[in-house]
Amino acid sequence: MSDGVANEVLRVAVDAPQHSGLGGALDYLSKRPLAPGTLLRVPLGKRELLGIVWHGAASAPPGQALREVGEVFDALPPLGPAWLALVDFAAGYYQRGVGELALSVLPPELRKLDAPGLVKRLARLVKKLDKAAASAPAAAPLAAVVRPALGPEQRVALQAFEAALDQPRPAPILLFGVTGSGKTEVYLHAAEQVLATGRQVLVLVPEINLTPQLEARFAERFPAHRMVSMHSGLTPVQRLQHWLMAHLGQADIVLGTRLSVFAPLPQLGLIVVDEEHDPSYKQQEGARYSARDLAVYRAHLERIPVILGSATPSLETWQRAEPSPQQRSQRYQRLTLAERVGGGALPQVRLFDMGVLPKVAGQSPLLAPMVLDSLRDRLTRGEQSLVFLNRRGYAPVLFCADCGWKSGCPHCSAWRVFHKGERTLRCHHCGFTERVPRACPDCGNLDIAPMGRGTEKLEEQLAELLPGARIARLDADTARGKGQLEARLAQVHSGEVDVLVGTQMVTKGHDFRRITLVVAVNPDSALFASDFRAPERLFALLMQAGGRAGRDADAAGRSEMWVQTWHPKHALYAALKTHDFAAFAQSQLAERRAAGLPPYSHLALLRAEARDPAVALAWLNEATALAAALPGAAGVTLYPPVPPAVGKVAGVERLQMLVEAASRLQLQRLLADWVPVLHSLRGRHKGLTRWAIDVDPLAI
DNA sequence: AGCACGCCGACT
DNA sequence: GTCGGCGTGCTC
Repeated sequence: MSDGVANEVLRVAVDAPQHSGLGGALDYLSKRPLAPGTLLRVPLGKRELLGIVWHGAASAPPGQALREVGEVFDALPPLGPAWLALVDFAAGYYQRGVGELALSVLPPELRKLDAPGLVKRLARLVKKLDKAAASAPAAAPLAAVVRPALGPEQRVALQAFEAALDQPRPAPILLFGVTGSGKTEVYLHAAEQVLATGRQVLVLVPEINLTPQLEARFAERFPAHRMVSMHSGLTPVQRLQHWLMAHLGQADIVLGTRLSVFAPLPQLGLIVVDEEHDPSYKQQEGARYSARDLAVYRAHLERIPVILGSATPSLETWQRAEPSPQQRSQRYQRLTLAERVGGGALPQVRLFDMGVLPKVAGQSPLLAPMVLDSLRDRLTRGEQSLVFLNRRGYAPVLFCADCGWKSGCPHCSAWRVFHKGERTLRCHHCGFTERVPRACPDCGNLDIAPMGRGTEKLEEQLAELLPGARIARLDADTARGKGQLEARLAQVHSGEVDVLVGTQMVTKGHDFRRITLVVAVNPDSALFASDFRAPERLFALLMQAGGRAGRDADAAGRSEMWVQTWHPKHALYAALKTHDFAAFAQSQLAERRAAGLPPYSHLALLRAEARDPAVALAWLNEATALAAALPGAAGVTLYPPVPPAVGKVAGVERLQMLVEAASRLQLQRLLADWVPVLHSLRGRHKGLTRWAIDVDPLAI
């Protein structure tokens, strides 16, 4: 067979960069037919790359001499048709090359292996699995697993899920449940049903930090099933092993961050997207995909249910779950969990109007007297408090009152933040750090002062205001080292901390039992941010922060959340006070509809970067002219280029332009014609560092 | 993106 | 003399 004639033409996806004009799969010759999804090595120029046999017809210009494929990784079953279809869709939708995307979601270690190497790895994996199976105690009897009884709402949700399982094409399910309402318990029961039929379950979580908790819950519930995690914190070899286990059907449960939406799962039966509103699901570089949206698409492809869980769903998801006569095919089924497990109540939300406080030396006090009293109450009762301020460092900027100098970053259009503890000025965008000057660098004035406050100062002032209290701070600065985050959280859990101060990091997912007070020190800035999604994020953040309090039913009655605000009448806070997400969503959606923003329109962002802003501008202007000439331009609006919130980062000027269409299809049509033209522009604009297209951008 | 080829300046 | 600077061009 080896001396046969290579006459089979194969399409192979390889990581040939898109701008090389080789965006699609490439054609090769093979002596034998190979199934789509087969991994192999192929020559490209002088290199040999990992490739995947793709589906579809040959694309090379006729008459082109085709090269022959190299080693075929026969030991590995081919990736399934649904996986190929998912990658095809994602590449098209987010305007990237199939090969580039396909290869970027495989474990990097795979590229380094040759066929015998892979065989060796597989043999080692099988040995390891056999050993684990032999040493494990005979599958724990199911009776030994504690399964808490479901509440009435959870039972209804589960019944709806079971009905969905019987559908030929189940609609996506929005599990809308307040914090502490037992969404996880519903995931577990749903997973149990699916696992019982021998199928696999994929669970997506927004962040690495949140995997251990959910992992523990699943491991405890399913001792007889094999679970693997997938996230960037794994070592390369672990990542390969877990990927192989998923692909070989050896792992029953895969739990991971956004990347795992591309895990090959031959027997996939259910996808769960926890905290579906979380912005972390959107990849922010390379192929800028939304793992949540792809999870929905994947479930549709595989005709399986997907559960999107959140206490504060994204407005896109919420809107699709609203009863409406139109767009039946897109509708989600909404299941609501309005009650907390164990009868716990949500904290009472109290707004404090900071406007009534007199200013001292031009500054408002950090904490309102009533808020301070609440903190002292908790201290005397031995309960814990969480104080949150979304700004790290000591002060966001240093200022000279004499000459007006401010601590700007020389490389970015941003201030350098004053970090008192380390005596530095540090730029949070490019990392540029200098020792704090003892005098104003412009005029020599010794009296340079911090303006505004961050968590570091908050911690310092709380220590003064609450003598004897044990205060801990949790933000990107204190959680930097390995294990630091875990160590601090453990301190809180064990009761060694009375007041936990931090950025939004403290609001996510951690199940603090003894917290009965949450304080949002200064959340107003998001109310008036230019980003149209800022209110949605703020609402989610505050709901989530409030959800940290009163998880212990005994203390739930006296748990409260204080919001210090200069705008106590704002509609967002009114909805927050009554924990009324539905009302908030309704008013936001009305605004979005009036303004023609998503989900009532579809957006893409074209970004350009150059050291000279004029270069980026010229490039975007030419891009605009090219788009206007395309047939797909009708009905699509191209807005003039503008700088993003932080225009210059690390010496590179950034500019972006918004592309808006009434329908997804219109937007996709234009992009499909436009992006190849943009690639062909390369070289014509000297000094353009890079450009990128972001479909469905999170922020504009 | 790699990795070539290609044509000009200071070094063992 | 050649080692190496990075401009430009190609890869099914």
